[in-house]
Amino acid sequence: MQPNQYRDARLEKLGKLKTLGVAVWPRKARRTHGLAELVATYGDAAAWPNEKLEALGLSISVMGRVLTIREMGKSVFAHLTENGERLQAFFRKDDVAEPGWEVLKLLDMGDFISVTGPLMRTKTGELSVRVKEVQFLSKALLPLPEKWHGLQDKEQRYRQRYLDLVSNPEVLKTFQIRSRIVSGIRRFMEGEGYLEVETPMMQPIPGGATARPFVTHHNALDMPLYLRIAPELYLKRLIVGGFEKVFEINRNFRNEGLSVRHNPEFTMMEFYAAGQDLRDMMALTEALISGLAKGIMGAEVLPWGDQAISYAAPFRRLTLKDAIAEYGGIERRLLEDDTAIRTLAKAVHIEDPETKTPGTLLGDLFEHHAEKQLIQPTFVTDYPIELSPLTKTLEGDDRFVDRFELFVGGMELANAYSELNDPVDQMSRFQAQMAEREAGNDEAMLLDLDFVNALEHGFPPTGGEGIGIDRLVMLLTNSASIRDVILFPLMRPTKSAESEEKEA
RNA sequence: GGGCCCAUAGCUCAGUCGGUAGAGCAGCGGCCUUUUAAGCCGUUGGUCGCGCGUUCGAGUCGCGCUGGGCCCA
Repeated sequence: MQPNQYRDARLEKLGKLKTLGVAVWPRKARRTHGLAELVATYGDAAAWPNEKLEALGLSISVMGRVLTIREMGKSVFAHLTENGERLQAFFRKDDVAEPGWEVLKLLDMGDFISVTGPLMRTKTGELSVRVKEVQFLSKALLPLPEKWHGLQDKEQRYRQRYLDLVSNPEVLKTFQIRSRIVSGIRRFMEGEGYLEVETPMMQPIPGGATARPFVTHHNALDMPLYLRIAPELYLKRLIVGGFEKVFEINRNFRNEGLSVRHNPEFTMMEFYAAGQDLRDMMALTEALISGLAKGIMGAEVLPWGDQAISYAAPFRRLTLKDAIAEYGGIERRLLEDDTAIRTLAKAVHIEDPETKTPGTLLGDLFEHHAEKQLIQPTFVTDYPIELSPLTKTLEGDDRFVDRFELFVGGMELANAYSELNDPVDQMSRFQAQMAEREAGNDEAMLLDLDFVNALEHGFPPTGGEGIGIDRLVMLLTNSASIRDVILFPLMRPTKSAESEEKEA
């Protein structure tokens, strides 16, 4: 810790507090009420004028972090904050019991205190505690960021999220909402009869998605292990085992780049329901998301940048080819012709247009022409089989599969299948993936023989889906970057942090 | 991987044409017993991200590096 004038001044005050006999670091706060509770109960100025508050004869104790101090000779005003709420404390020299007044002079912004006294309303109408006693709870040795502008520097906000949370109230609010969204999802899924389960985060064969994994090593077994890229193959094993409906909310890890929509570890909910298909997944997704919008954000139409998104069910349905045609301004019949597809791919500089299959190119064309423009919730269906090795084919067309991806705000938010349950078909799909891998695609899926073996013991028709929780929170809270909804996003360590690590 | 932009006091930010490093908040010392970014008087605080270069002289110009942001692939 580098000494500076702020830290030195506060250390000196800490010494003076101890000289005064103040217990600066007590074990427990004196507290009769939560700060937010007081504001909620007595905050209404019309219902609780000063006379009525005084008539209560109440003496409350409330704790909080000191956010502002306004000193006026023999009286002092301070705002305390707790849990995103703030409450004013009013100190008068004549009111405060000894050694409260001396203690007050040693108070800094950022300190934690508890104040005791009656509730009152000042002449400007603000709910306040008329302080009779002050209890010191914690001395802050370092100053908080600027009180008016907060902490603006993005790097410092992500690296020192605690300062971001203290000084930017809307950031705390976003993460409180995130928490309510996640618990809302759990309540909804449980209401639908789903059981929450936990499957391996460390897997010997990383499966269930196409992505590069993180690798680690288990010493005792002397074997490589992979952080999971998806829980899919394990959750399906549970359906084989007899669970009817399961869900899991947890982290996936993908060893890929960072962007406003990508963090190497991110939170996904996956769920599977025996006996169901893609249509059931759509209905559940609409009910879940529109319910969260209404229940937690209070409206079905929510702002997204300078636009608005309506989460009212039903969401739009669009086939992959229709989406390319509509948003790319491309004649629909061209998408039925393999040569035309290749030409269209070349026209927009898609990589390797000669070697890729038409289905893969359709996927690329969709990404290029349509994805970013799908702002309103849209289920895109009928994906090429090459892109979907774990999905049942469409009835009557085995080049395409019964899958949807849900796009909102130009982002992929969810991905769902009528799950492939034919073990022979599944095995040949894996073989196609292995051929892809041989050809140099290191994101192609790895063969998981035990998974195929599980299917061979009987896997019922099943609907399955994954929903990206971070992106859902971004959408509902109108956050432009995934880093604004992940408390501690991945950052490259600073030079000094690295060298300290080595010294330790 | 490519392109563009940013880095100045604890924080938020200025800094003109290359010529002594600035403001507000915060801090410190005063005044003030109902303030609201309180006010008033005084005042401390700088490795201008790091390095090299150009120049009589670099926060400012050039090159490289580090960290971050945005866009594209």
